[in-house]
Amino acid sequence: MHFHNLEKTLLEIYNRLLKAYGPRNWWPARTRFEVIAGAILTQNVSWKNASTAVSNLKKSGLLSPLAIISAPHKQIALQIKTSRYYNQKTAKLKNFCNYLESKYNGSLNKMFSHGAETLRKELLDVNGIGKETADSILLYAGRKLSFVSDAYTKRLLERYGILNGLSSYDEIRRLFMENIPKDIYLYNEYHALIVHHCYAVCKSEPSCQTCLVKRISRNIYCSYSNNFL
DNA sequence: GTCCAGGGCCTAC
DNA sequence: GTAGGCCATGGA
Repeated sequence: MHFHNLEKTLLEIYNRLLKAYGPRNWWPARTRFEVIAGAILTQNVSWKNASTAVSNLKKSGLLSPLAIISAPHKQIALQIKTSRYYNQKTAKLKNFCNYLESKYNGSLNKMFSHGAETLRKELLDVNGIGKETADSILLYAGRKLSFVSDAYTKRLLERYGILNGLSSYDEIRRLFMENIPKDIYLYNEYHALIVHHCYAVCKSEPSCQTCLVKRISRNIYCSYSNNFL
């Protein structure tokens, strides 16, 4: 699915976002494990809520694979209450930690020694890690070439008329991976900038056309559709 | 009071 | 392979 000037358009959007907001320097975390825990905890909840949960885990000494495996469900759930769905997320954290311990003896170095696509399949087999979470782990914790897509990305591309019905997660991910340079920094900032634009800047109208049409139209020219959107 | 936030799983068709 | 229900906090 290669479009003629799609690469140009995607890079144009990126450059406009970067110029407007500057580098976002994701992921806001100190360690790789913290990135992974954060990626699970931020599922369908604001980063503010998720971030509080990560801090609580850290404060109570639970921010490590072994601690999460050995701690009782209720103890973890209590610390991550602000992340919403805290019972499910407790299980998800435990699932990942059990996978890491049993398969890699707890070593993230060993885990990340695999190629992106191979490791992606493995992560997707962990109950609680879906596509977006897997890609976030690969990119932001493992610094691997795996583009992170999400609902914001889809909406953004729809406004530009780029999707034309193709809309599954993997289709959108491939769209980027096949049409922009394979560069970790670019992948990192691009996704972060989309989230920042759609959430932080346009949060007053998160699901409306106005947000992504009006506001972007003042900042971003889309050379693909030959229009301001 | 309502709406939504950096999803994913399970089930039914 | 996809639509719908479920999970179940905090801020605007």
